[in-house]
Amino acid sequence: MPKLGMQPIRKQALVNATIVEIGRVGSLDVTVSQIAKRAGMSSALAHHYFGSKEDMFLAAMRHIMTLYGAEVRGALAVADGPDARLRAILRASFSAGNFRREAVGAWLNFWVLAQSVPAARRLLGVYQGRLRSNLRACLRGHADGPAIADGLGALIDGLYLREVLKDGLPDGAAAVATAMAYLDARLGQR
Amino acid sequence: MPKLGMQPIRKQALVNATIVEIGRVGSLDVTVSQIAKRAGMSSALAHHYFGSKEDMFLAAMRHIMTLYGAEVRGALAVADGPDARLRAILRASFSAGNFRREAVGAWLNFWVLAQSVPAARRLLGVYQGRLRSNLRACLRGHADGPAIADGLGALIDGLYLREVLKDGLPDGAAAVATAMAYLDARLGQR
DNA sequence: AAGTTTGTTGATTGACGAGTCAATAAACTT
DNA sequence: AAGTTTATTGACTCGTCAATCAACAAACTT
Repeated sequence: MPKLGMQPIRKQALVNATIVEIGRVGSLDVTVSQIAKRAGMSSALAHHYFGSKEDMFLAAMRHIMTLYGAEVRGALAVADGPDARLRAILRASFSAGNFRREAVGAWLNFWVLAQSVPAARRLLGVYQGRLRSNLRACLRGHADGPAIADGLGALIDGLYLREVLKDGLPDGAAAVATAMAYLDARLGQR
Repeated sequence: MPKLGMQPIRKQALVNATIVEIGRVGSLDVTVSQIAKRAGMSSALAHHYFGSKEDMFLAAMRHIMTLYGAEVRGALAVADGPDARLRAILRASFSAGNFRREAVGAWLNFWVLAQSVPAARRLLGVYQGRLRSNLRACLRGHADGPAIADGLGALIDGLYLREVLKDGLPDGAAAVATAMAYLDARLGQR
């Protein structure tokens, strides 16, 4: 009963399942069978569409980054002026979609993956570079622009990291507030 | 030719080897054999002294945290006044001993471990709690003390995180500078 | 109708690795 | 000297899992 054109559907299902399972287990020690099962298919089929487990991880990572990138771009499109743009990036970074448990857990694990898998490292480099240049662009007017941007980037990562271990629901609003406080302090001085 | 009293020596060697191997491989997917080999013994002996691989990880984590704690305490002992104490904590956090590749890589991986292993989570909770209360104590005079402390904690974690992916040598001085800039900005504002 | 492409899975392979065990030996104890 | 504790390892067990394969089926092509 094979419907044709399954490929993209299956792949998408696998990517979602990968993220969910990594978030659930809390590590990359997730079997292909687990992922496939959650995606409603056999492990053999998972291997059929993605060549290897690593490919699945990378596809999942790309997916998370794509969503995040789209959200940032959307927020930037309606923001006027460097200050508003800065705040738009922050709000997008901690939005409900990006700052949810699973996604944050996946980020942390992908960070680890990037230590040993060059393709993952490259991918993370692309993301970091984009965020960095976005932030710098917004802070171009400021003398300490680059330094402020670097600090903000690290702070965002740190807030993600802390989210993972906290128990209780994610609180994006609090994270945004912390980042904003940083920004206000550094922009306000002078 | 068994010398007696090997236990503490072997254990220490295993702890060190664990940290080095995790840093080298960049993940917790390190075999007991690899660790044992680096520590100059058989894997069976490693299992003899530590019951399981997980025990080894936890011992390694405790070791790192102990070193860090000692360094912070040492720096605090000679610091006078809340401001100096704050800066002492920062300097200790990014000192050559704590901010080296292996240690930072181990931190990242233990963070992941803490997601699934309760004992690791507890341990990390203890460390975070101590840092938090240290920072808050230094900032007691300030109205936004707790908020500033939380932001600083997240920033420190974020700087660690970023260190992992950067290529090139660790630059503790730059990290301290970034954290100091945050502090100066938030303390300077009214 | 015959052939090709796409979808799908149960069963199997092959490797790897945590943990155990039996055996050996040196050092202390009585 | 006999017995006990501590150190040490090679060999083995047992489970797990990524990846492959053979086989079947539905849908398009000619």
